[in-house]
Formats: sequence, C-alpha cells, structure tokens
Amino acid sequence: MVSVDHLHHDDCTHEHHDAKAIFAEQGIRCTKPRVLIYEALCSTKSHPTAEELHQIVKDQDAGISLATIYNTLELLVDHGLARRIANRGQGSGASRYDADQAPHLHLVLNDGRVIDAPTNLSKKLTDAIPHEVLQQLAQHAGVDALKIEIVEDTAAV
Amino acid sequence: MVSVDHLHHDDCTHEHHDAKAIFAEQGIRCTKPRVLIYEALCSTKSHPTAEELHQIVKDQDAGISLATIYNTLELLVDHGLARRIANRGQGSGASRYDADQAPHLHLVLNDGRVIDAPTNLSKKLTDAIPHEVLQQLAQHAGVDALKIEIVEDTAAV
DNA sequence: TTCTACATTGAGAATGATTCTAAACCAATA
DNA sequence: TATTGGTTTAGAATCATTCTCAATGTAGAA
Repeated sequence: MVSVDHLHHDDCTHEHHDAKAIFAEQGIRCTKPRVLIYEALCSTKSHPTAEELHQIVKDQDAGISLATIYNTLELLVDHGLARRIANRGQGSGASRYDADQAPHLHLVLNDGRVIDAPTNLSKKLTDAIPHEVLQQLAQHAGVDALKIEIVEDTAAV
Repeated sequence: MVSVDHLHHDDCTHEHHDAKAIFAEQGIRCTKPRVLIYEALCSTKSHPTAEELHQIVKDQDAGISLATIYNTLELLVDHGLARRIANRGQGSGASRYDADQAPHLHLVLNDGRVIDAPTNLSKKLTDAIPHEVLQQLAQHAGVDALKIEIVEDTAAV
C-alpha cells in the first residue's frame, strides 16, 4: 500500500469522493449502481433510509432495484465507507445510513429522524469522555470499539 | 387505595415490584397479561425482545398472544415503566426492552445483544458529560430530553 | 480489443418484526 | 351484580430486509 494519490484537494460543497478510486482502494468492484448509491449517500446530510436512497438513484437509473441498495449499503458499511444508524421509535422503523467520515455525533429521535450534532457540541461531549472509560466498556463487552450515540428519551413523545 | 396487601417480602432474585400498585398509580388497568409481562420484564437483566417475553409468559398462561406483548410493552414505555432499546445489527433485529429504572448505560452490540454497563463505568461516563451540553443538544433537536447510548462500532464484526 | 470467469444485479418470493382489525372478554365502578 | 368501556386474541396486513437465481456486467487475461 504505497500509493501516492492523496494529493487532490477537496473542492465541492462537502467533500470530494472519487468513488472509483475509493472502491479500487477497497478492492471492491466499481459498478454503476454502486457509484450512484455511494455518491447519493455522500451528497446528503439527511441520513437516508434504503428506501429513500432508492427513490434518489432511481431518478438517475430507473432500473436499480431495492435489493441492490441493501446489498451496496451492507458492502459500504463492511468497508467502513458508511455507517448504519440504529433505528428508533415505534414500529418498523427503517435503518438510516451516513457516509460522513468526519467525527460527529448523531441525535436519534423517536420519530425516526437522525440529525447531526453541531460540531462544537459534538466535540465538547466527545472530549469530555475519558478515553479509557470507553476502552474499558469495550473490553467489558468483548468488542473492538464502541461509540457514543445520543437518543431521544423514550418517555417523551 | 388503602389496601394492606403489600406485606409479602421480596423473594425473587432482584427487586420487588408490586405491579398492581404501580399500575394503579399510573391509572392503567391491572390485567393478568399485564402483570405477567411486567413482572417477567422486571425479573430479568437480559433485555428481552417481545418474542422472548412471549415465550416466558406463555409458560404461565398459555393463552397470551404476541400482540398483547407488543401492546403492553408500548403501554409500559409510554408510562415510563420500561424503555425500548434501539435495535442494531443486520437484518430484522427485534427491539429489546428494559424495566430497570436505575440510571445505567446500555451497550448495544452488533449481534443484537444489549448488556448493562458496569455501574462504576456507567457513572464515570455519565458524570463526565457536562449537563448543559446534553441540554443544548436537546434544544437543538427540539426535544425534551436526550440520553446516551453506547453502540458497537459498525466497522467491527 | 475481445474473451472469459466470476462477481453483481434485478424481480419477486420469503422471512421477520410489528401493527391492525374485529369480535369476544373482563376489570372497574355504581 | 350489571354495566360500560377498555383489553385481549387470532389472524390478516404492513413494512423492512434478505434470499433466490437467471441474466448481466466487470476486471483481467490473451
């Protein structure tokens, strides 16, 4: 892994995502559905559900099936290119997804919405937590890593 | 409410929950299914799913239907007698429930398990977080209250 | 570039979790 | 004890996700 291609600067609204390069780096095939799905996920801050992503990419390629959305999202998550956000609230709430790699906290609301915590508050909270506490918790649970999530208190509706 | 039947001592593993009194206090009807479900939920630390609870209470009253489990759990959550825990991991993970009122953190793992954080770590982490940060986040989200949840990092499997 | 092997896709069926429906039932109150 | 309205039940309905497998497309070899 001695590539020298991390020289391009960020340019667009958010960041630049060269899907092709990123997929190559991860050793996963570059297909049209994957590019469309990944770019759609990168270019939104709304933490869409699989269904919502399907609506978006169908505008660009009517043939993409919902199963492909699910397959691709699982692939992205497995390769660390996206996160699945725990679903909340009543009923059959759909999972939501996020490709934003910058460290930030999610506020998971009971109505299903997920919003990003403002950067300053996100940082304040994260910095306040002793690193070793999270580590000890992970050890207690027998897992590699844990992260914080902020969820609405279930009492309130 | 001047009954004199709260004299029987705690006998079971954990705490005593006088379902009848608690339901009365909340102004909700005391029915056999509700008592069984609530007591089953109180007497375990395993954060069972609706399905798991159904298995448990069916041993005591074979007629209880799964729909009643769901109805009752929703009722308990609405009255603050139980919490619904966000579901994780792949696929159709079932929600888990907890009637433990003592303040404690949940560790939500990718395989669907939910375990309680040890009291000391739970306290360390909670105490470390500035109260006003959580408040500001709640305000930002437009909700009454937020709480922390610790989830396994999705990258690890 | 063309060919080939094999991963990926798409449509729909299958599964799992939760909610809905309507009729039978029962707890609280008078 | 009778009444009334909330509760329960069984099963159907709904929603989210996964599975199946034939058709397709990609990456690498020739």
